[in-house]
Amino acid sequence: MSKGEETRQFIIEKAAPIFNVKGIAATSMSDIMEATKLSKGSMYVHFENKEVLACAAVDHNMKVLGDKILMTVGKAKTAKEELFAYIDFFNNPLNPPVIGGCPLLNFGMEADDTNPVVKEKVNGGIRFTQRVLENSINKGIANGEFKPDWNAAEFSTVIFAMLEGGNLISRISGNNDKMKIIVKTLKSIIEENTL
Amino acid sequence: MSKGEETRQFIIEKAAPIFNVKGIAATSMSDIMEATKLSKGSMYVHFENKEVLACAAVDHNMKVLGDKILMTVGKAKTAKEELFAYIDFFNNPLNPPVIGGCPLLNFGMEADDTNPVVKEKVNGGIRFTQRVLENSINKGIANGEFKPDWNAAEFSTVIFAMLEGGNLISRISGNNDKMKIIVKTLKSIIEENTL
Amino acid sequence: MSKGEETRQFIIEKAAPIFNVKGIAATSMSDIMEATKLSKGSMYVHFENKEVLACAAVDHNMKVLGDKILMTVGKAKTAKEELFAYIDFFNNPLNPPVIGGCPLLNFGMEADDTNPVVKEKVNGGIRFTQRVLENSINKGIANGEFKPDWNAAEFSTVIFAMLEGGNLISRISGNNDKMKIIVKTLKSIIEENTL
Amino acid sequence: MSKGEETRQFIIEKAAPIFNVKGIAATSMSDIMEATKLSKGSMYVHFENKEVLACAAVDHNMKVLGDKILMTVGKAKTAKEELFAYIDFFNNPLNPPVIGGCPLLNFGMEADDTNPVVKEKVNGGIRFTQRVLENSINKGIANGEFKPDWNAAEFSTVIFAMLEGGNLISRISGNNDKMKIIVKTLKSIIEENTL
DNA sequence: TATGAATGAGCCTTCATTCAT
DNA sequence: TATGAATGAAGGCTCATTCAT
Repeated sequence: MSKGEETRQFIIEKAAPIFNVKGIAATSMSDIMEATKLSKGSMYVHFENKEVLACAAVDHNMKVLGDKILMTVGKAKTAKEELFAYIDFFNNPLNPPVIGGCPLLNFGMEADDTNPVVKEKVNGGIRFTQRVLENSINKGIANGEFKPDWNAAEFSTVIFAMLEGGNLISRISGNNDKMKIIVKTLKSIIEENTL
Repeated sequence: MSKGEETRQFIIEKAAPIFNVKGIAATSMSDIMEATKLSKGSMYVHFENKEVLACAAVDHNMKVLGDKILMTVGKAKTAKEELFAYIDFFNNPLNPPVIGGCPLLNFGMEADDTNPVVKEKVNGGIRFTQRVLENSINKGIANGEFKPDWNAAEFSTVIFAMLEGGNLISRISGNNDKMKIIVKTLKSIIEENTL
Repeated sequence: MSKGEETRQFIIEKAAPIFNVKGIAATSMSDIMEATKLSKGSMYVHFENKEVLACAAVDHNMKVLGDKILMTVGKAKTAKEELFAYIDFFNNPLNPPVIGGCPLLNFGMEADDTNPVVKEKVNGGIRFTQRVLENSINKGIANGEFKPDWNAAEFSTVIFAMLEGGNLISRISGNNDKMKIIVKTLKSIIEENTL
Repeated sequence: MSKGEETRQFIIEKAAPIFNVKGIAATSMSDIMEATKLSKGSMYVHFENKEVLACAAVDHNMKVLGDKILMTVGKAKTAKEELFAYIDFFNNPLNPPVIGGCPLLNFGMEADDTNPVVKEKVNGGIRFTQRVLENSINKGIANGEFKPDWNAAEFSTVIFAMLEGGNLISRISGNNDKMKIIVKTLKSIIEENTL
């Protein structure tokens, strides 16, 4: 990795959590400057403008999240364990796997009406996540863990939606009680579909 | 209502959708000026500063949403109809009941890490919404529509979370397919608990 | 004149000579700030952006020049005196009637390849100036001062071009010798066409 | 020519038309970088700073112009043909012999009040050009082509000034009509002084 | 109450320039 | 010689806010 590429990566890593916490609009280039201890001009050596940097930060946050999901799910042995691992992974939004909380929710809600580029990135992230779940369910159906008529596409949507909704409630209420209900509910549905 | 109060209300009504669409940080006082055709000074006659106006806009958006929910649910005759009405009310996030989409999601995600005042307002909105659902379920249990052992508190959380999650998916993907799955799933759970 | 209009005019008057001396590109909003002792924000209350202010400054410089020309020419009694007055008016480019020298030359040369709006303004100024000369010649022909077959359109172009060219030489060489030659030449052509 | 000298020359050739078109102030080192496809550092290996590069560009533009003039005039056989060749050379400012138009006019007007170094360079260019004309006239007088009492110094100034003035008019108006008048006028004066 | 002129801090960005490699 | 990363001052401009009228 060249010096330039290294610095670029360094900036992204410092910037990503800031964007995820404050939002794109509320994050200034000066915030990034301060976090990186680099000069203002230096930011523009590596990123054409704030929008490009913000996009890189969005990508980074989603990649970190995606990698952690894959790693977590990857450790599971059975399909059911995979689903449980995924659900437990999002278990505690007050201490989230990515600083600032789920970037899909954060950037999605900021970008939906105003930033088509970021919106499309988030769209990719959502589809990826649901595909992970769908794969686990289909795998469980194929290997006889789950009922064969379980609708993988539909339930992956249900898991994703409920966890994101629970995310919202927990982060806003400042406690995890509702998230526990959601986790319990999802797990019981999974049990119902387990043979 | 005095002239001043009238103007204040007028500003709020013009400002609310702008804040809900663009977010608080990305909305400038000039945006509101333009929308109201009022002078810059006039804004500060009625609102101490941007934060106060933003809070009023958050309140307004949530009140509009709450009123529409109550009106929609109020038209239903049975408890089940109430739940169905609520679900159908959030049926199409691409053409949402409030311009800019669900303010709980929008302001919640912007404020969770940065704005305790707005965060607490959203918290109130979330609790209100879930209480509406809980009331319907409890009413249905009381009048024999629903199974007596149905957990109202838990299922109201499930409905709310799934609809908000579906909201995210639909608005970002730009189509409603996943929302339809969620609606179907929720209604089938309700049917299962209907006597 | 409203307070705002007054300030706007004040800014233009302070800005005009700066733009004419330094050129549009080399003049910064800070330069104007300093000259007016106004705040940076104040400039943008009265002018949308630098381009708009620059255009107003171009207009102002040309208007000042045009008014002085008309006043000077207006004092003359005969057509010949008018032409002589015009020529003498541009007599000394080292101490020009407008600070920074002829704005037609200054802004024309800066704008010709890069700024169509200013270019068109300068075009208007050039046409105006030549029309003044043409009118004087035609008046002299009509009243029998000048030979009837003198081509007014052509000679007004010749006067204008030679004076602008002389302007260039004088300002760059830092002395007026060549301008004197031009003045002498022009006057002798006029004499030749005087009856 | 060493590698270094070669690169230096290459940069000058790419930079010269840019400076002549946009002006010195409005041309950035990045513009030159882009045009040469060289690195930013490379510019500073060959030129101490922007001012030095700009000066080299001014010199280059004037040299190209001067060489073309000499070549054009050199092809003529008689003194009158030389003068005519010179005039025709500047015939069409809309398609000028040097990209961006006459550098004497361009840089002269930008530098007169702000850049003594460039101003002096332009001064040299103006004197050179007039000397070329003066030489032709004197040659014609000496060989009996022109009237012996024709004032070479004065008429060379007249030609130069009128052509530069015509240059301004043509480039700003976007058409050549006025330049034709000037060419016609100059040639008829020459004819009048031809024996 | 309403206006809009005025402010200055702060925004994103570009600039000319330096320097280690 | 050539590179391109790094710098910080300065660029144009927007911001939230104040205040005299």
